[in-house]
Amino acid sequence: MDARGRPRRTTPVMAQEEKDGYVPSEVEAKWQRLWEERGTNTFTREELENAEDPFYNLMMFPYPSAEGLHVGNIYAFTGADVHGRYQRLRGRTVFEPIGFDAFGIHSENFALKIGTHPMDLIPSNVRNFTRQLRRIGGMFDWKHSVDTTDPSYYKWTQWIFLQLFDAGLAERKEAPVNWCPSCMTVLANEQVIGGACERCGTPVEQRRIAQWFFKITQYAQRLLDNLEGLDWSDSTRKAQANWIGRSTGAQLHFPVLDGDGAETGTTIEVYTTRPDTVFGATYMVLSPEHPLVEEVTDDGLRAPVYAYIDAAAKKDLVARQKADKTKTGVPTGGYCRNPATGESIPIWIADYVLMEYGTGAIMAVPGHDARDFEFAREFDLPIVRVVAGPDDDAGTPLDEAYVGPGRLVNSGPFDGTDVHESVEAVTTWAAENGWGEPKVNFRLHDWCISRQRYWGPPIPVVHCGECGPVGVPEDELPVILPRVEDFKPDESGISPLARVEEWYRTTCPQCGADARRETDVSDTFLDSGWYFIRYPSTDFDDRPFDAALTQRWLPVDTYIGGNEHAVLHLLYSRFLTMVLKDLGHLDFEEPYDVFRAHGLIIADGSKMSKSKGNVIVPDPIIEEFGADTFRTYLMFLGPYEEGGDYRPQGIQGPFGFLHRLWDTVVSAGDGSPDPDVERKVHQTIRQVTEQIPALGYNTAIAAMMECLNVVRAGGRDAVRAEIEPLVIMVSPFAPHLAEELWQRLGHGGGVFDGARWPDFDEKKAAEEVVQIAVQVNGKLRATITIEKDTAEQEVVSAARSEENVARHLEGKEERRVVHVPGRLVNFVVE
RNA sequence: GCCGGGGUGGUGAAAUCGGUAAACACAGGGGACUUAAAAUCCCCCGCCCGCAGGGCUUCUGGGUUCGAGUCCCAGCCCCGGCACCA
Repeated sequence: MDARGRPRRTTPVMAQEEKDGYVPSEVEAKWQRLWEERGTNTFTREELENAEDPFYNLMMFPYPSAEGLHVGNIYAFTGADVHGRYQRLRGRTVFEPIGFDAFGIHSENFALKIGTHPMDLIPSNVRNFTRQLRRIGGMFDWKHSVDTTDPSYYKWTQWIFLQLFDAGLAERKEAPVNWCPSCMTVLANEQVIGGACERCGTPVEQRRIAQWFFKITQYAQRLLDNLEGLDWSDSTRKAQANWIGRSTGAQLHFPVLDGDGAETGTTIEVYTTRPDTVFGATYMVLSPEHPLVEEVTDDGLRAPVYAYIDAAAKKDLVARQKADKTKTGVPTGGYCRNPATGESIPIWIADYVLMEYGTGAIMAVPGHDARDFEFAREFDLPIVRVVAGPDDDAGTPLDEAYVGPGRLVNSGPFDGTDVHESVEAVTTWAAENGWGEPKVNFRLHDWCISRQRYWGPPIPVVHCGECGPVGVPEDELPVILPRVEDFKPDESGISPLARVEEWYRTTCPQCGADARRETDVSDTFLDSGWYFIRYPSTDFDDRPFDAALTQRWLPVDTYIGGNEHAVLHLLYSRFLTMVLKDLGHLDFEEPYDVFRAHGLIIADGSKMSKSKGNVIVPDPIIEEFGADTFRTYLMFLGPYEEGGDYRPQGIQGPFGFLHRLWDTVVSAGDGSPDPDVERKVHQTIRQVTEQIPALGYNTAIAAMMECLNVVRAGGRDAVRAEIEPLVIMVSPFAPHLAEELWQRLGHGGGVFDGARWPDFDEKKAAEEVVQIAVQVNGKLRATITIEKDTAEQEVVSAARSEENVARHLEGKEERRVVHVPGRLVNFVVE
């Protein structure tokens, strides 16, 4: 006998015990096989079409790297899968697809590095990912998977390009772009992190190349406005709002002056958020790329001006965009008039002014802008105070830019007015006098989708000498990416496809003349910008998405993914959805009703990533403990939306929990439940039912552990009625184990087909007695156990008669007694 | 600099509305059962003084309150994102 009075596992019964013991690998293999045979997780087209109460559970599809999934990836998918399985147990028809985001520079670079071809590399990576994803027991609909590199998928990616092209939302223009000299490609602004390449960390340079852009800026206001109504993680919405970067201010016109101080007729346009400080604008700065540089530059100063511009153009964006470097610049010798003061002010050129934002020119107000102040100090330009703080007057000298509140000074008719209030007044005044108007500006730039690389969908355009760029007709899609052995990019900045003459030589679809295909491929964010619309419709190869299916399944009910895509992917997919709606292809404009960002798995103090060298491979862990234990452990680590520290030893907790659950269930008998145990079970149902949909997985698991401890307390044997609800509740976390136990409990259908989420009975969950804390002056002096709903008087007198309480009350004057029913009694004494 | 999220035992973490801080686990210690180990079970486990009991404790300092991890003010530190954006 062991300490609980149960027969010990002695050698003679070992063989039999072993047969009934929990062997995760067997259970998991069995149920994965059965799910597949029964089609438990997959839908037919008809099932999708007729689904009742559909729930679209989406997770961010992975990029199939050669290394395989790491623990961080598994964490993301498991958390989303738990959510989907829970919804299914609540009776929803849950569609949970998965796919592969397999195009892109990452794969291409890896293929180059190991000397293979992406077309060979990707299928083997996909096979490995598929194996791993099956192994963790996700409820994935493998019949509706997508692979962005499959022509049957990118045919429709190209179709989407053509929709934008035809609608005038795709535009080819020569533009300064971020050029990564290591990856030898153009990067979107969003892929430049702190001035360096997102992938390889190499400082990015500027180049001017003709590129395709999607005009996402036309949608900036709508993308911003809609954020308001989305049920998304707050941090994600804030990040998007920041990225869109709306600001309000004014556009002001500064007349250029000739050598005699007369207006030339040209004006320099500036954008400012602080038109109220216009009286303090003591000089003007143009960005080096500004079109008026030539016109305003004095003949005598052309040499230094051009030298400065050349240097700026060569400088990479890191050096250029470092805020903390010393300001550089050069005077043009030209002047313009400050329209507020009427004074003539010098025009300078400096690279701290960016051509990409606003008008590419600023009015410099050194008194009240830190950057202008620094520049003015550097070049000895006049600094005028136009805002006085509470302790200042008009003459108080400035030793740094003053950006605080105050009233205007040295500002003509506006002297004495509050700065903030005068923004509007000054703008109105400027408008009345014809030198300005209110203006809204966005930081968001148009989306550059061109990539001078090989591993992506060819942009479906033909360049014709007569007709210009012409879209490839829809019935000629897809434009197949040819297999090219030499796909290494070179310094030319031209796509490798431009070396494949037999591929790019074609005829113009419009006039039939000799023409040339576009040799750039598109950005992977275009592939991933619409995959969720494709999933339900993968049974159709004659349309990108079926209207009826889309109507039934979209928008996505819940999208769970990493916050690293808070800005790019989520913004682009919102944009594409809006465009498709405007073009009449969709009847909704926001793709994801609910978005939740999961946290990060931290190993050795930082996020798990290959570059940090702290990647943990899941396969051996699953081998040793089983997928169910691993899933449960990951979800138990910490709050799902905050992530957690990965500590290998911690897996022992969930491992023991699942084993004890198994033992309890297989030895459970019939009979009526113990009332105390039943109460705990109902309390647990209530708790878990609240916590799972709120992604409080860690506390839901803790509640179940606690419940099992009560069920087994003192070594008692459980009865089935006590333990069945626990089997269902644990099933989103440990689906294989739950299926097996469910079957052993004698149920015919599987948990995910037959079982329904348990209901809790408020009456059965109610406690009859409560513990009341007794405090004297807020300090705990005793705890009393008393029947629930006892009258206040009785509670207080019971509290007062506690020995330890009485001692603290003795000889003191009672001022007040605070009674919080069911919680505490606090005696406030002298 | 700006915008988010944080700071609680040796560790991961709990704590509805302001109401018994540390649930649930890991690690550690002790014990039972074992020839032994594994497994299992029981007990202890924030710090200090201890017989009872008491004092202290949720980054720091103030405040509000009968009562603050939770609310308010000021500051420090960590993580993530953005950043010469006018």
